[in-house]
Amino acid sequence: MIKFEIIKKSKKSGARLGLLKTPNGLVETPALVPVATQAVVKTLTSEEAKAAKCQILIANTFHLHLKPGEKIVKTSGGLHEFMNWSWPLMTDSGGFQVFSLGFGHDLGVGKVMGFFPGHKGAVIDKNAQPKKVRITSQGVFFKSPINGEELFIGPKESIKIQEALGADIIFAFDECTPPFSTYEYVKKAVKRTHDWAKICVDVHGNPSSPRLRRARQALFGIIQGSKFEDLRSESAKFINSLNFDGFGIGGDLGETKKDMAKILSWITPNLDEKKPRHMLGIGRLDDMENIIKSGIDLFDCTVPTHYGRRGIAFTNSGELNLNKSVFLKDKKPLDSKCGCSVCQNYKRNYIAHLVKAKEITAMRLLTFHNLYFFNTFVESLRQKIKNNQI
RNA sequence: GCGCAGGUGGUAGAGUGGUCAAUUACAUGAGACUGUAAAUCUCACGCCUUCGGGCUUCGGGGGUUCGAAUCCCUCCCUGCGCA
Repeated sequence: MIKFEIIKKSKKSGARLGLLKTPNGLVETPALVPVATQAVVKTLTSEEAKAAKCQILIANTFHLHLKPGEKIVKTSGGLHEFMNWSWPLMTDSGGFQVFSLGFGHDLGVGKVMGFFPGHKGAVIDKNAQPKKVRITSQGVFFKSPINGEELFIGPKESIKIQEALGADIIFAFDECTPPFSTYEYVKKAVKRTHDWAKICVDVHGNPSSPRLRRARQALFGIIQGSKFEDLRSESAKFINSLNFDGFGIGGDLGETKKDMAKILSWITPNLDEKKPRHMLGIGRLDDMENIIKSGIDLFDCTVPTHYGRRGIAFTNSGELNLNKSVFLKDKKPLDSKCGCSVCQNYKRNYIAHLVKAKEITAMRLLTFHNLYFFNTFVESLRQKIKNNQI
């Protein structure tokens, strides 16, 4: 079972310094949870992910259910053994795929709306359904992106799959609500998410009378409600009332960073402060301090790995796009202040060459550096909490 | 020297009388990406623009035609073959 200990609470903000104990080791929080959708941090080995200071990874229920299937993982000794990662692991429930393969795919948008002038007219109203996904009160009918085959995942299915996968922390099955949703749509979706949350708790076991599975795997409930104050706070209260071990905060978060902070302020006061809070899918460098100040302990984000594969390096002096020809003549390391092995051993000119030559190693070096850089950045934020700076 | 084939925008390479400022690819430049159907996608790419359009281009020069990258003449250059 996990244990979450809060070491220090900031006096300046809602930030918390914590220690999350899992059956597979400790996580110092706040912490970034790098994304390993298919049981791998794309391009890296598990040892490399560890060397890049990753403390905990998050894999995906939907993707692993399709390939290779949870039975293979289970008979291989579970996710940790399967991927040779003997540290903490989470699995996401598949709830994000309800959105990303549904309305996200239809509209060509992510869950962070920002400003999409081209989609200004898009409205997802009460009875809307995505084209390739059918959402019902029981669960969701997906079409496999691999072969088009229909598959059903509801709360029970998601939990069963996650139990077979065997991560330390699993998430309740939810519906990630898309941007452009009307209040009516979100209200309906939140109701579904809440009904499913109850089923997830029932299926996985209650901590007060834990089933064996629950004793090993913590279950986090997910709060939805989009940008609507009453729905967010209602969702927080409801999820808090169920016997979860921690919380996930999901869905879209308005249009600006201010919106995000405001939305978090509607949620966190309603949550048991002893339990860890995970912000789902948020973690750009300029988001981290804000969400940590809002009382977030864990957050996962694809940006360091995804952008790395696109040729982008994050540095103390901003982003570098190694696709640009200027870097072919640049003999500096990616970041002269970075202590990672890539910055110790390689220069921008070489990495830019590998990027332009489409060599796999380019993606490996950038992924490694970005993860190390992000993890070091979070480390510095933990230090700031310690030093009463935030 | 003769014969044949060619010379098109940064490169490769389409186009063979009007719909061509010229298909396409690559290169180049800009932008996007936040619980990963993502080593992807979008845009620009002769010059100028009050974004309506205007101007100069397809080896050089000349010609035919209402109109030429496309046809004719000539010159220059490249490749292959024969001397």
